[in-house]
Amino acid sequence: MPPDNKNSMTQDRLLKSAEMLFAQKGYDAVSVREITNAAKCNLAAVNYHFGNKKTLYLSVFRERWMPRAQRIRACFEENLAGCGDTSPASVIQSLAEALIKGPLTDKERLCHFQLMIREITNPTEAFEIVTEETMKPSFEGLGQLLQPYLHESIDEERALLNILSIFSMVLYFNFARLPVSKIIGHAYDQPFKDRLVQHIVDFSLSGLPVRENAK
Amino acid sequence: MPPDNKNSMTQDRLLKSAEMLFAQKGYDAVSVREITNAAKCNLAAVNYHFGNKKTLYLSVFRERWMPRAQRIRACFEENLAGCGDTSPASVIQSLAEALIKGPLTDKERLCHFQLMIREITNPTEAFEIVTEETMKPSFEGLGQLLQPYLHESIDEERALLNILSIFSMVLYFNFARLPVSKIIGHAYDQPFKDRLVQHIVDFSLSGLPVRENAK
DNA sequence: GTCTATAGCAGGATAGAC
DNA sequence: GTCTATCCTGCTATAGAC
Repeated sequence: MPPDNKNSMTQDRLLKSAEMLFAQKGYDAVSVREITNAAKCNLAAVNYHFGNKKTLYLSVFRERWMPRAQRIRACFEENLAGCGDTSPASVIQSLAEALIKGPLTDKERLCHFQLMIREITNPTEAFEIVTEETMKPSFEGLGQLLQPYLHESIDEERALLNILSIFSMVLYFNFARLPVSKIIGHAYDQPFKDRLVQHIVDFSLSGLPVRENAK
Repeated sequence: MPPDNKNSMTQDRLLKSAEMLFAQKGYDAVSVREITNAAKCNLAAVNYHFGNKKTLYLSVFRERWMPRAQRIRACFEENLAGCGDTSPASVIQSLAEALIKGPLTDKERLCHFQLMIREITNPTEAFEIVTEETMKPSFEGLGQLLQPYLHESIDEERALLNILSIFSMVLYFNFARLPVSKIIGHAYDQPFKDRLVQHIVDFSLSGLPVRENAK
């Protein structure tokens, strides 16, 4: 691991290229050659700047994934502040918008959630970053926001299951774009994403839109 | 691709081992050597019986994944028939039970959903099997079952989004066991799975358990 | 810091004995 | 059908010039 006392544009290009490729294809399917070609630098650069491939992968999470998770969180807090209250409707609306429309470009968001899914299915050291430093604190914060509005009979586990359920939808509609597009019959354009946010908010607050007399 | 006119126990062992390993680690992280060791047969067996590694992977979906998807579907239909009606509550209960408690052992179910996630994140030819032959027909069937009970204003896209949302929860709670366990603080034992089914049914029918006066 | 060249190894696939 | 032995390609990682 070298000192970083010089021009490190190469490091940045490597991190960017590595992130995209790891997100798209997964750790094992990406070769160091592929990454250095995409970053327009030499094969040896990965080992010089990061030691080895595994550490490069970890650095992607530390240097690029984490900051983005924080941007999403900040956006959620801004959204919520803009609502003026912390009712479940405001919380969920703010959350869904931060995650689905949010501060990220479409490409960034896809990349972000793909990396997350890959860590869940193939956990490495980065898994701790994803769960302990990001998901767990977020979910506990959400739990505390919603708790006062939930039925008294709802214990902590059930409160968390509710939040996990909302999160599962957001995650799914991000990473499963391909099958979702196939099933609904069109692409993820902007109007669809607006309808998606609305759907997630509605579904989270009321479940299926069942007629009163048919429940 | 050889004729299958002889003893093909080796083929079966290969399919079983390959399935488990592909599910656990993903296509690229598994070597043919690893598979043949697990199947207690020779390295050359994969090429003899399946031609190459890729075809073995596809065969796993055709010979093992598809039949299991059909068993789940059959279980859903039995469950629903046992309910005596096709109300949303019955449909969702039958679906959640078929998917989460269902006809599969725990190991099989984990394997099944892991393979599914892997095809969604790294689509190959098997993706068609998963979407066109399994997900799409199932979701359209569910849409038709629920349609009569939904508000008249709900169009086909919104009906499908509702079903996709239910599915997203089931999928998530299966493949994301690790982070879910971390967050709720205990393992996936039988009583928890019962509570999980109940939660998914409740959430799908009514959304968040919010007090009437706090909505 | 960046490059070329190459060591050293693991992968998929095949040929040919049995 | 199953095995051993082997080919060859592609990988990560390193040594050393610039």
